[in-house]
Amino acid sequence: MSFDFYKRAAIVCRAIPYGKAATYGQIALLCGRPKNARQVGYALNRNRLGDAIPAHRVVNARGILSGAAAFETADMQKILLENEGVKVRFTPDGWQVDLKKDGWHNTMEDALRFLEIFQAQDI
DNA sequence: TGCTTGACCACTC
DNA sequence: CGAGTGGCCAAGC
Repeated sequence: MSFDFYKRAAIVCRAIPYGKAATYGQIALLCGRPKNARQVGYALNRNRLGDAIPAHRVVNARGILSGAAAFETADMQKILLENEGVKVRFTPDGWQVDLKKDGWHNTMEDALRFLEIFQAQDI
């Protein structure tokens, strides 16, 4: 049995529904490593997960857009989210989405389903 | 090997 | 509540 955090993270990120936002910690949890939130950010920053990753749907635990330089322009992430119908508002800390409304709310079944997929693919 | 860094997070006053 | 603090863990030098 092996464990490839990046492959797992790529699968989870691609599963974030259109029009929803997920948090770094949430992705780490679904990957089976609850404490690896920082690594999720690291992976996205270096584009380590491959192509076709909806990185704009990933925000921090408070719903703040990291706005990191992986996007071509500073407000690219905000624009992509708004195009999907997600409301983004300005706060002193930065652009923020309402996780209560537009957050990706997982069930325990979701988590278990991902773990099955990882086990089946030995990643 | 050891030390620094980072698109993070939870807890405590 | 808000700021401060400490924990976390892989990468890269």
